[in-house]
Amino acid sequence: MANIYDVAKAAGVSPATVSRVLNGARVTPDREARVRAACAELGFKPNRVARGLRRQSSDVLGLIIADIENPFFTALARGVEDVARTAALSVVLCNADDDPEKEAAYLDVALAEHMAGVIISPASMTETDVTQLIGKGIPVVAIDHSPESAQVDTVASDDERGAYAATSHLIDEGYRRIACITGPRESWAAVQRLRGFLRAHRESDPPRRRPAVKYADFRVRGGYRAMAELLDSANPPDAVMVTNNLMAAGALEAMYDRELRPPAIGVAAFGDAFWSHLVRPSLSSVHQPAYDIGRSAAELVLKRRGNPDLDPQTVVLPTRLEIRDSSRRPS
Amino acid sequence: MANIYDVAKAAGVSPATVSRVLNGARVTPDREARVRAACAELGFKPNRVARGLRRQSSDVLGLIIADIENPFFTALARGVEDVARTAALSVVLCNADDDPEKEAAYLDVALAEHMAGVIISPASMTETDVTQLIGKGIPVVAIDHSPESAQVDTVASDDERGAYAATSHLIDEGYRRIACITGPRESWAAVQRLRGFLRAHRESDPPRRRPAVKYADFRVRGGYRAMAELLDSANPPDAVMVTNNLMAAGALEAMYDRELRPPAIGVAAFGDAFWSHLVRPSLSSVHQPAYDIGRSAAELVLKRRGNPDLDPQTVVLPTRLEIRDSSRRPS
DNA sequence: CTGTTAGCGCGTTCAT
DNA sequence: ATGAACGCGCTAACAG
Repeated sequence: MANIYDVAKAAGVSPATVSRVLNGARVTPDREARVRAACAELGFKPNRVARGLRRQSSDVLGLIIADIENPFFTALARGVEDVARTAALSVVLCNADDDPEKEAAYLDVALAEHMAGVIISPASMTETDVTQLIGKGIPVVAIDHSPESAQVDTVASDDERGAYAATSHLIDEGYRRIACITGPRESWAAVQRLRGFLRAHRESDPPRRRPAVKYADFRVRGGYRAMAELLDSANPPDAVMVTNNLMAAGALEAMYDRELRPPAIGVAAFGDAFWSHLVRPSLSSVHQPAYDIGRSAAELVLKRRGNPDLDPQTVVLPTRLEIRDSSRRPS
Repeated sequence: MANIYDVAKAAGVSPATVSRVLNGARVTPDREARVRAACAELGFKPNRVARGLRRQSSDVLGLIIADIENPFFTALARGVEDVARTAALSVVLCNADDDPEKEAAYLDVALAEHMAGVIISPASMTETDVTQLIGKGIPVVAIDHSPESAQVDTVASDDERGAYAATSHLIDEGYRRIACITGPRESWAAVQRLRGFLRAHRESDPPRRRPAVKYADFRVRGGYRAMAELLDSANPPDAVMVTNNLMAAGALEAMYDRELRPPAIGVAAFGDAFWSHLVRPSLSSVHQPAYDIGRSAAELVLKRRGNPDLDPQTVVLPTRLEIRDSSRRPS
């Protein structure tokens, strides 16, 4: 492939002038035309690696997510992309798979490639280390919660309140033994949603104590297993609050396998699922603005790219309880 | 961040020796130990951009997909990742969003970064241009079908037969006016599945003619609209074969909105959905080995990386009809 | 406004 | 087995 010297020669100018044309610096119209003609002639495309080496920056935005099969993250990715495009940034997705090791590998890539910014849903509060990125001036935005290694811009949904609302709703419907199936202990989101669940119990009238809690993995299989254990236990729940939509699918499956269906056992889930009103009965859930979270995160990257040492800020987006049939107790 | 000269100085050797240690060339054990110590001491990580510039290659594998919200592609991505990891390659996902322009932008990135390989689900048979990648010796593997611009390794599922099987099954169940909701005309997969649908009609006994065909966009909303139009038409179908799972969700929704439910109107879909046995009645579908398609594609990249000018090969993986309740006509 | 020059950090000759 | 020197392709600094 042609390089910048070939173009310079063909256009009868210096390489610096070609570079200026490429980067929009001021050049005489005449020379500019000759350069552009030569570029087209030779099919020249600037080499991004060389440019990156020289400029110590690139125009790709890294998005490191915990689970590519989780619709929350894919919706979020669309939000990121739509904003990134307005700034001519490409977005590359990296699937860390909830594995701090894989995550570290991708953080290395981001660092080494001097990415324009990194949006990350930390696999772990404690292990995720973004200090090197920060040190290099690469904007980092966290989803849900800033890792402990450094205070960074954060975008989250109001998980605690959402979970509180869903649980209170189950309580209001008259369910008495409400269990919670939540995500990994390392996940901030899982912890927040569990907190909302517990607060709803404490603040109910009369206060309720010691609801059953199962920790799972935010995936379909994990939700299935957790629900199966609950249902097969000595004192099974009469309702369940599941802290994400994939686990909710698994939980429903476990119920179906035992010929149980909501709302005999009440079910409310956290997060959106396009199939929530296809199942019968339809699934009550807490809407979570995944797309907007992505947009906000990308906007924060862009903002910080302009002025590097702004104070880290946190954006919290509201959730909304959507009551459908799986949580309406028949009277 | 420390560079190779800093390490060399700290270890009392030349930068070349450091480079050799990093790349596994033969070095005296004594010197090697000093270099490794210095690396650890300084927290040195080789700069991938500089390395890429010099080596004209990188260790990231690009995966360019048509729609990140489509579970088929996310399952495929996991297959790619699992194989790539065995060769110490990182995988970055790029969402072309069915847009040839975005796709071209990502192909440019892949080219410029000298990616180790590119796996692409072409947005268009005609517009997708991979010749530059090929020219640079970058292995390219296509999903579903090779773009016209160059003959490359291809991995696909046996879509035509899968669609044939699903349609024949509907015919056998006694449905008489079976419609097809398929994807964009530019999509090879959509075309193949439609072909299988049509062949099943031709080869039925007696042969059937002129079944209704709707072209949509492989997304939930598109499936909804297509089904709504079919149902509201003068001569609505009594069954429908939907060529992917997202559109199937939309189609079911359109039916529910009209108080219609399978199997009064039979439904069979192409592709897997973890919610297929959560909906009532459960959804019959053609299993498509998305994960294995990803694995095969990644394996082809690795194979071609070894020996560049192998003849392009095509791998076709079988599909399998899974009959559930949405297509079993009540007698 | 333009051209010359140096260097981003590494891998790789070519000598030794 | 090792080190010195060069160049991958580009852009920033300087001089004109």
